[in-house]
Formats: sequence, C-alpha cells, structure tokens
Amino acid sequence: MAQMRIKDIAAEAGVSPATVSRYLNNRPGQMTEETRARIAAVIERTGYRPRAAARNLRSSRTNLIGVILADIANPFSSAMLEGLSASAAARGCSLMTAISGNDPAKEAESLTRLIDAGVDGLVVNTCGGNDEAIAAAAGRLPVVLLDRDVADGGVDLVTSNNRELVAGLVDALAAAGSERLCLLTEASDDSPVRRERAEAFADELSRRGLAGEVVTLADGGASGVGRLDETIRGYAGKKLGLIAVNGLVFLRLTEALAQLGPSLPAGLKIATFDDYPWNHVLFGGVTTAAQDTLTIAERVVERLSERIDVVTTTVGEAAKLAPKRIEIPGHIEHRASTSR
Amino acid sequence: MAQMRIKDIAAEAGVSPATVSRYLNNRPGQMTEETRARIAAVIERTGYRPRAAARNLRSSRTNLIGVILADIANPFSSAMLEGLSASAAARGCSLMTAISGNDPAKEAESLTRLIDAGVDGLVVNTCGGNDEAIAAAAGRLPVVLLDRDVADGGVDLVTSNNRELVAGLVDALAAAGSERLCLLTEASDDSPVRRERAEAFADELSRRGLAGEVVTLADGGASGVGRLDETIRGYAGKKLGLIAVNGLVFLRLTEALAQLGPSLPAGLKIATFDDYPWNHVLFGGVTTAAQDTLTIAERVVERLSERIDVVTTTVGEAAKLAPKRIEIPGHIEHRASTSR
DNA sequence: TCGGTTTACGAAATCGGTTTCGTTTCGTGT
DNA sequence: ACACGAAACGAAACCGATTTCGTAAACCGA
Repeated sequence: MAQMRIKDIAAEAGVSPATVSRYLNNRPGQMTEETRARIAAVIERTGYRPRAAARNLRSSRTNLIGVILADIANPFSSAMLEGLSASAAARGCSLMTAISGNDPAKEAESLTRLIDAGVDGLVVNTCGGNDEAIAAAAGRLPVVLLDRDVADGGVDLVTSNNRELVAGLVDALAAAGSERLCLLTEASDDSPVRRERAEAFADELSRRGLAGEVVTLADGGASGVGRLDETIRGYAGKKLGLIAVNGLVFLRLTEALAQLGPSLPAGLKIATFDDYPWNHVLFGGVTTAAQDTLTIAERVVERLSERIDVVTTTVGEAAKLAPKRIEIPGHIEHRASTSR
Repeated sequence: MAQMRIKDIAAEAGVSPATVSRYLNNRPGQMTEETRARIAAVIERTGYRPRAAARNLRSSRTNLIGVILADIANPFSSAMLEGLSASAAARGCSLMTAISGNDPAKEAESLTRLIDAGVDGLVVNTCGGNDEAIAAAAGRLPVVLLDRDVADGGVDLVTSNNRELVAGLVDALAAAGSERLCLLTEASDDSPVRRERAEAFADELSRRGLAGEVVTLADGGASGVGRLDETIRGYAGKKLGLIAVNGLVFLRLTEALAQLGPSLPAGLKIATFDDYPWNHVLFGGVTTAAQDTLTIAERVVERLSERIDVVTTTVGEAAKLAPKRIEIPGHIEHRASTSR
C-alpha cells in the first residue's frame, strides 16, 4: 500500500474516517480508550501521516508562519531566524521565509507570495517603502512587525528598548571619561530604528549636558571614511567617544581606525550596537548594546499566535485586537573599549 | 464578495471553472484569445487569487522547497539562505526553513516536519548523525545535500572545491615565505568537510615537500588557546604559516593572538576559510578562501528542480536520476596577512 | 423501569481547486 | 458539400482530510 488515506486507516481499525480525524486532532468529542488504542495501533503499524494539503484545504489553516527579513547578512536577522524557528516549532508551526535584501520591490513580491501560499500569519522585518501594502496585509491576516515599524502604526511591533540602550552606551562612554560623543550613522539608513536611536542620543546628551552630535557617513565603504577621519582629527585630544549605530557602521569605523593604527588612539573610546562575534575580539573587546534576540523572537511568535487564535476562533468583526508595541529590554556588554 | 472562488470567476466570465483553471496554469489546451482576455479582465477586476491549499491537494505539488540548515550563525549559511531564497523565487517556489542548531535530534524532527508539510523537495545542510534518515528521505522525495555529505553517498551533493582551496591557501602562505604550515581544526568538528580539507592539506604538504601538521584545538574558548600558544611559541622564529579550517577557529586564533599583541608576530602569516566580514578588517585583512555561495545556491535549486520535474513527470520507477556530486569553484582573496 | 441527557461514533457534505473525458465547433482538404 | 481531425470548452469526478448533523447506546436520577 503506497500511500494510506484516512479512510484506509478507518477501515483497518473498523471505525469511520470521522473518528480517525477526531483521534488525529484529539478532539473534545472523546472516544473510548479502546477505539483510541485501536486507531493508534493501526497508525503506528502503517506509519500513516495525514496529508497536510487536504487538512489545510478543509480547515483553512496551514500552521505556517511567513517571515520576511530585510537583510539576512545582519547577525541580528540570523539570530532572529533561529529564534523564530525554535518558537514556531514549539507551537507546531513551520516557517516560510523570504529575504528582501533591502529591496522594497522584492519585499512587496514576497508579501503577496507568502500570503498566496496561505500562511496563517506574517512576521515582517521591513526594509521600508511598503507601508501601505503591509498595513493592508495586516488588515487581512495577522501581522507582527519585527524591529522596524511602519508609518501608520496600527500594526503590532516587537522591538528593543533602543532609548535605554542608547542611554546605557552614553553611560559607558561618559564613565570612561569621554567628553564629547558622536553617534555614527549612515546616510542610506533612514529607518525608524536609526531615527529612534538618534533622537534618544540627542535627548540623552542634553539631559546630561554633554557635548556631541550625530555624524552621518556618506554611503559606500571608502567615501565615508574621509568624513570620519575628519571628525576624529577635528576632536583630537578632546577625549572623543564614538557610538556606531549598528554593526555595519562599526565595521566601517574599524576600517577607518585601522589606518590610524592597530589600537585605539589615546583617549578615544568606542561602543556599538549589535553583538557581532567579532566585537569580542576587535580592540580587545568592544562595549556593545546587545539585543535579546531570543526573547524578541519568542514574543513575536507568541503575539502572532494570539492573533491567529483570535482570527480562527471568533467570528467576523469581533476579531479585533488593538495593535500593541512590545519592547524587549536588551543589555550593555561592557568591554575593554570603554575602560578608563 | 469576500473571497472569490474559481467558480465565481468562471460565472462572471461566462465560462466553466475548467477553463479558468486552464487559464491560470496556461495549459496546452489553448483557448481563444478572446476568452483569455475576458478571464484576465475578471481576475484583474476582482483581484482573485487561487487558494494554494486546494491547488496543492489536487495536484499534489506545493511549490515549496524545504531547507534544513545546521548553523545559521555561520555566514556561509545565511548567504546560502539568501541565495536559495532568490533562486527558488525565480522558479516560483517558496522556502520552508528549519534550523537544527547542530542538534541531530532537531534535524531529524525538522526532516519529518518538512516532509509532512508536503514540500516538493529538500535541501539539507546536515549536522551529521542522521545519515540513514536522510538517505531514506531521499528515497521518498527529491533531496539535495548542501556542503556536507552523508555516509552512504547515493544523494546529490553540491559543495565547494575544498581541495583546490586548500592548495590555494598553501600557495599564498608559501609565497609569503612561510616555512612550516599548520592547519588549525577543532576537536568537536568531525565533519566530512573538515576531513576533506585536512586530507587535502596533508597531500599538498607532501606534494610540495613542505613541513607542517594538522593541529586540533580542544573545544571551548580558552582551553584550546593554551595548545595554540604552545604551537606558536614552539615554532617561534621559524616562519610559521597558519590556516584556520573555518571562521570559528579563526576567531579563536584571533583571540589567542590578541594576547601576544595587536599585530601579527614577525614572520607569522595566517589565512582562513570562510569569508566573514571581519576578515577585511582584522590584521589589516586576512587572506581567505571564499566560497561562491550564490552559485552553489543556484545549482542546488537547479538540481532539485530537475529531480522534482522528473518525479512529477515520469511514472513509477523510471524516475531514477543517478546521484551527482557537484563542485563549485571558490577563490582565494589575497589580503595583507600573507603579504611578504 | 422509564424519560431524559450525555457520550461515542457514522454518513455525508464540504473545502476550492485540477483533471479526465466527452461534446461541440471550427477549419481544411478533396 | 462532406468527412474528418484538431481546437475550445463544459460536466462531473476527484484530491484527502475536517466538520456538521444525526443516531444509537450508555448512563442516570426518580
């Protein structure tokens, strides 16, 4: 017997397909312990596995979660993917993934492709430029945003407590004796996350009465380095403290500093967002604002599940959950780059 | 009208559901240009999208490719995922991903979960320990192995030309004046890839009459460093050349060297596998054996598609394609760490 | 012992496409 | 004008599960 169907199992066990179905989904309409055992035995013996496609069709539920990631090269994304994968598996769901590579067109295409595939819900780490499409999607099925918000709000968002992390890095630099602080950003990055961090940085400076500014590097590797050198030289001898707004900016900073010498210039302190593996190694260890990716992933899936349950349980317009913003606290890893 | 069905479209266009289905899959049984246009207009106007679940059920094809990755933290894996995602999308397929985190139990679970979900084929970057299960899966549906082989062979494999890459790194070190070479590996890593590289390394040494050995570091961060210091000191002044068998080993090497000073000891040259972003930065640039991840991904999907087409086209036992081993050439990035 | 409620289970409809098979229509060669 | 093959399309079966609804049996209190 090549492929068994539920009706074959039913026949073999001397019950109806309906009963086998009830067994498979252990439904409230209980059955005798004896029939349960008989069905279990047949399934065990034949190695029967229900066909997902048939199940999906009738129940209009796929146990699939769609994930759209902007930039998988970013360790934040890959860590997130691992977390999402684990959390989803724990709930019996699989992940359908798409990677936009920061291309809004690809992101839009992925959006429709995943929805067409019938995912129960969607996790989106948007690259921007599709705010309306995403909001529209959120009206049709459960959507939770990851890390990056869309314009209109109205969609669930799980993110880190960026403001407090900025404060933590400023703390670390100030404690290390920095007198003037710069937040390094890239021109191409106009994400809400960057904006939030920049605002928090400015607020924090004025709150403490510290001098400093946001420095925006030109795009591309080398071109921006000039601006950076300039900045560093401009404040030479002034106990400068630098914060890279993300891991990529930090790499560019490292390249620029490498031209000045293998170790940090005297009095220069640095810190960065994103806990890349090399942060442990460069400059003897770089103070880092680390996000709690595992918890973020767990909460994303949890929230998405809530929405999915509501959709499949309640009828019609009662299925309204108010959009929610969830902040997961990260923490600061204090390392050598901000020692006194 | 909330959700349209194919029969609604058919009614609206004044044709039968069968014809609409033919239109959707542009089938050989052509239709009049006029009816085609009429159907297109209705679909366009209503925004109709066919339900994938129904389609899957009848055609027993899902246009889904399952991907099992051993370690997503490894940039090789994330680059691969991006490549696979793009190649699959180009063929109208989506990816279902699972991450084993190098845990054989999780890998086995993922295997059955993806198969149960009805994927058309499977890409497996195995962590080992499931050779029989994977071979069995390959007997039931198309499977292509990524980078790491299973014991019995008999399954398609796409990998890099590790032997030539090893030769390239040895070349670079020899040209930089190294007189004695070490290949650094980790005790916990007993993968076929590691073995292949180690064998190629030994062959290459004897072929050129160079001195050297394979050094296996103990697991865990610090514990192995002692052994490494020892090795380095043991050959102090002898123009040592070090090759890290993968990116993680290289990071450990970097940590160990950091204790000796910020730049490389005189006469010491290093090179590594895996093109991590930090390779551009550490030691002013580390010579690297880079794999062509995009091409690998492309060929994986291509091969998988071949198998899928064969399965769905031919009947019964004619569906046998001989297992194939595909090697994709990588290249050496020459950087400062092997300059004279 | 009897009416009434609960429990265990089966028959059949259903989900929304695809596919087979047959019929009609059209075109073409003679 | 006729026969015949191909092209265009429709009717209905089908994929394999879930779910509704109904019924027989078991249980239970009075």
